[in-house]
Amino acid sequence: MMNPTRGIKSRRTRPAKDPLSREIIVQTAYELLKKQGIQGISMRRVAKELDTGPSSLYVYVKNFQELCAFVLDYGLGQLVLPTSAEGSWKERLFDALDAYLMLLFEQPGLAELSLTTIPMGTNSLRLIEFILSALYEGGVSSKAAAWGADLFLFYVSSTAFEHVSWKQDGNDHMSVIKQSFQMVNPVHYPLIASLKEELFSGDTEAKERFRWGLEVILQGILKTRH
Amino acid sequence: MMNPTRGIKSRRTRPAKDPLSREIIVQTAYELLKKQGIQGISMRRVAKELDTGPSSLYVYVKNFQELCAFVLDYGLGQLVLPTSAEGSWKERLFDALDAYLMLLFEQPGLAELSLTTIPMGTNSLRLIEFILSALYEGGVSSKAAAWGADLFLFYVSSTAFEHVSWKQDGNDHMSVIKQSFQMVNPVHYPLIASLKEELFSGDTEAKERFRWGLEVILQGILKTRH
DNA sequence: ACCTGAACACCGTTCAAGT
DNA sequence: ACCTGAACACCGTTCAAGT
Repeated sequence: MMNPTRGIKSRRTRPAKDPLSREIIVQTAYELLKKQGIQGISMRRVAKELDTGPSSLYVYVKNFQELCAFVLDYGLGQLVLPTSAEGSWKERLFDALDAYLMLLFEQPGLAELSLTTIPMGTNSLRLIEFILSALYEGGVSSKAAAWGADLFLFYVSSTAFEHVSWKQDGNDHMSVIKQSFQMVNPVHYPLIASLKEELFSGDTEAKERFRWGLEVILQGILKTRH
Repeated sequence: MMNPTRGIKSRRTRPAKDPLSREIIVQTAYELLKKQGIQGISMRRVAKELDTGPSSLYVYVKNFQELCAFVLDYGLGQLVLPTSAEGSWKERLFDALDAYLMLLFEQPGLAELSLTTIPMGTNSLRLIEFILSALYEGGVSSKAAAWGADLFLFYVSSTAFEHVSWKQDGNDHMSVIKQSFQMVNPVHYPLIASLKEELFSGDTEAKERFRWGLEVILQGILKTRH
C-alpha cells in the first residue's frame, strides 16, 4: 500500500495573514453592496476584497444567507430613530418608517435584501422595539402590536423594492410590464384598463402612496380589535 | 492574411431538432419548480430537461427574469376564483386571496417567485381584475382600489414566503433566528422579550394571523378616504 | 429563423494541507 | 484555530457556426 500523501508538496505561496473577523467581513460586504448594488455582494467578491479565498470566510459566517442577514442589520445601523420627546406616538411611528424607507432608497441593494432576508443583530431589534413601543403607547393590544409591526416592516420593504426594481432596470423589464398594462384589453379587463394610471403611479405619487399605505395599516390595526 | 475560418469543422454531433416554443419552455420550468423548488429552476436545467443547450431558450425568452415572470403567471393559472354569485363582495375577495395563499403554500417555489417577480400574462391580470371588481362593489374609490389591490397581493406573497422559508430551511437558519428572539435581553428590548411568542406565532396561528391581516388592510382601506 | 457547441465570467461550498 | 489552494458542481449570457 502506498501512502497517499507521499509526494504532495505544499501549495502555499505566501504565509498566513492576520485573522479576519466577522465585523470586517460584514463591513466589507456592506461597502460592496453600497458601491455595486446587490450584484456586488458575494462570498467570492468579499473574499477578494479582503485579499483571501472564499473558504476563509466560513470561519466567521455559516453561509451566504447568514452573511446577508448580518449585512442587512449592519445597514440598519445607519437608521436614526426619533427620540421619545418629539411629537405624538403616531408621528414618531411614521417618521421612523419614513426614515427606514429613505435608507432603503439610498442603498438600493439593501431594499432587495430586506425583502428576502430576516436581519440578525441589535439594529433590527432596535427598530422592532421602537415600533412596538409606539403602538403600545397608542393602546394597541400586544398581539396586534406584534403582528402589526411585522406588517409595517414588510410594507416598507416591498415599497422600497418596487421602487428600486422600477428604476434600476431602467429601460428593460419594467417598461415591458408597463407597456403590457397600457395595452390591456378593456373588454376582458375593464377595471385594469380604466385604472392603469393608478396601478402604475409613478415617482411623483410615490410619497403620497406610501403615506396612504401607512395610514391604511394603522387605521386597520386600530379598528380591528382582536 | 489567413482566412480565420479555415480549418474549422462543424461541431454539430446531431441534426437540429423541432423548434421549441415559449409555452413548452415555461411549462417545463414550472414542472421543475414544482418538483425541486426554487433551486430547480434555471436556464440550464430547463434546457437540459428539453435536451438542448441553454442558448436555445433565448429565442423565446429575453432572460431568466422574464422566464420567471412567465412561470409565475403560468402557476397562477391554477387559481380558481369564486364566481360572482357566491357570497358578499368581501367574502369573495377574502376567498380569492385565501385561494392564492393556498396555491403559494402548495408550490413553495412559487411563493419565493411571487415576492420578487412581477408576473406577466393573463392569469395575473385575471386576479387583479377580480380584486378590483370586489373593491369596486364595496364602494372603494378607484385610487384606493388600485393601491389596495397591490397591498393585498403583496401581503399574500409575504405571508407565503415567510411560511415557506420557515419550514424549508428546517432546522438551520430559521431556528437560529428564533433562538435569538428567545434569548433577547429584556432590559434593552422589554417589549420584544414580552412579545416573543406573538412575534413568532407558529403554524397553528398562521391562518388566524393571515385573516387578521386581511381584515386590517380592508378596514384600513374603507376607513382611509383619499 | 432557430438550433448547436463552446466559451466567458462568474457563483456557493467543501476539504485536505499547512501553520 | 484559522488561513490557503484547489476542486466540485453549478450559474446566466453571448456568439460564431451551421441548417
